[in-house]
Amino acid sequence: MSNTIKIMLVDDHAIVREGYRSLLQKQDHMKVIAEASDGAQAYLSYKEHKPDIVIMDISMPGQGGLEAISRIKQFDADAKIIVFSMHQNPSFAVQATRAGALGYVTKSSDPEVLIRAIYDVQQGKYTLSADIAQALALEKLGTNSTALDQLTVREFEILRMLVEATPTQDIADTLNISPKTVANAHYIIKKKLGVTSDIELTHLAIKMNILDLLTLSANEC
Amino acid sequence: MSNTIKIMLVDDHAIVREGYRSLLQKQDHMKVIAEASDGAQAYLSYKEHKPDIVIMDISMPGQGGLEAISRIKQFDADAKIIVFSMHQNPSFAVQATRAGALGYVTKSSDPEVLIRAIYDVQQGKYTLSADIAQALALEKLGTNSTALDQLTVREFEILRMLVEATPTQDIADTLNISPKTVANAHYIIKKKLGVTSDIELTHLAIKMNILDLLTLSANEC
DNA sequence: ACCTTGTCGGGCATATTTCCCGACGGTTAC
DNA sequence: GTAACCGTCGGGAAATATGCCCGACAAGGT
Repeated sequence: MSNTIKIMLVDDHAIVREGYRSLLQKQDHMKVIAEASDGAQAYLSYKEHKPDIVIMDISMPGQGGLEAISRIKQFDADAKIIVFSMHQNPSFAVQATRAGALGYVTKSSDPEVLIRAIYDVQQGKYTLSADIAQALALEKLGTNSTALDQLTVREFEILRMLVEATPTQDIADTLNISPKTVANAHYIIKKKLGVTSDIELTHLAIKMNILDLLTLSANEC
Repeated sequence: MSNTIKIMLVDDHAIVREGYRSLLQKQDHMKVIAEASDGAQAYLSYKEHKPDIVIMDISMPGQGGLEAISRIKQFDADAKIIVFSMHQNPSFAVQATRAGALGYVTKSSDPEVLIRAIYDVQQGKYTLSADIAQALALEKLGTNSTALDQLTVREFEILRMLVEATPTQDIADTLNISPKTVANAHYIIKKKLGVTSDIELTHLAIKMNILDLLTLSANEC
C-alpha cells in the first residue's frame, strides 16, 4: 500500500517495543519496519531503513535520545520524530523540540493519543500530548519560569548526566567531546542556573524533576 | 484449563500493559484476567479477581506499588507478586521484597526473563533478574550499609550541613572552626563514604535520609 | 603513664573551577 | 551575498579547591 506509514521504534525496554508493535499492528496504515534499543543503533537503523516516522524514548542509557534526534536530523532534515517519554516535565518537551522532534507524547497518555500524533506528524504538524501542552501553558503564564529553558540542548544533556553523578570523562566519552568542553559546560550550566556548588545543582535538579527521586530513594515517601 | 496461570497487570502506562498482554498472549498457560493503572485500583481488583500472579510496576503516580503490595499481602498472605520495574537500583528490589514481592525483574530484561519469573514465582520460588542479583551482591561486598556509622559526630554534623548546600564559610562560622577544617572534614567524609564527587555525596545523603526530600521537592510525595 | 580516638588546622602538590578567548558551522536578517 | 548571531567546541591561565600529608591537643580507656 502506498499510504502505509513506515515506522521505526526506539526504546530501551523490550516490553515497551512489544507494546508499540501490538498497538500499531491494529492500524491499517502503519507498519513497524525497524527497531532500536539505544541512540547509536537508532541512527544507523534510520540511515538503513528510512522510516516515515520515528517513535523515540529519550531516557535511554548511553547515547541518549536527544543526541540521537540531533544526529538523525543532521542526516535527514525532513526526519519526522515523535518523542514518547515518561517525563511529564515540560522542559523535556522544550529540549526535544529544539533537538528537532516534531511531537512529544507522554507514556501516561492513552494509546490513541500516540496514534493521533503519528498521523499529525506524518502531515508535518507539530503535536503535543494534552498534559504537556497544559503544563507548558501554565509555565508560560505563571512565574514558574524554569531557568532550564535557558540551557541549550547540549547543556541540558550534560546536566542530566552530571546530576546522575556520571564522571566527566564518561560524559565526554559518550558525547565524543573533550573533557574540557564538559567542564566548561558544567561551569556554564551552574552560571545559568545561578548556583555555585554541585550540591546546589543537584538540589535544583531534584526540584525540577530532572533527577528522578525514585532512582535515588530507597524508601517510599 | 486447570494449569492456566491467571495474571493481573498493574502499570500506569497503557503502552506497557499493551506490551505485557501481547507478550503473555503467546504463552499457552497464561491468561491476563485483570488490569489496573494504579495501586488503589490494583488492590480492589485483586480482591475481585484473585489472580495467581500479579505483575506490578512500582513507580506509579499517587499510591505507589510498594504500598499496593503491602495492602494485597495483608489481604492475602499467599499473593504472588512480581515487580517489573525500570529501576536498576538494587535498593528497590530490597524494598519490594520487604513489602512482600516474590520476584523483581527490570524492564531492561529480555521478555523471556519475565516469562521465566512467572513460572518460578508460580511455584513459590523467589526470582531476581540477573542485573539486579549482581548489583545486590556487589552492594553486600561493599559494606556501605553501615557507612554512616564510620563517621564521627563532628563529621556527621558537617555532612548534614554540606548536603543542605551550606557554604563552607557558613559551616565554619556556625561551628566556630576554620574553613580549612571543614574542607578537611569534607574530604574525609567523601573518603569514608566512598564517593568522589559532591553530586554522589548528595545522592547518598538522600538514600540515607540525611537530606530531607520534602524540603527540596516541589512536588507532593 | 600510655595508647587510642576525636577534633582541629597548617602545608603543599595537584586538580578543578572559573572566566577569558578564538574557531567553526548553521541560521537568520537584510 | 554577507553581516550578524548562536551553538558547539576546546585552549590558556589565574584563582581556588581537593587530596593527602603532618603535628598539636584534649578526653577516655586500660
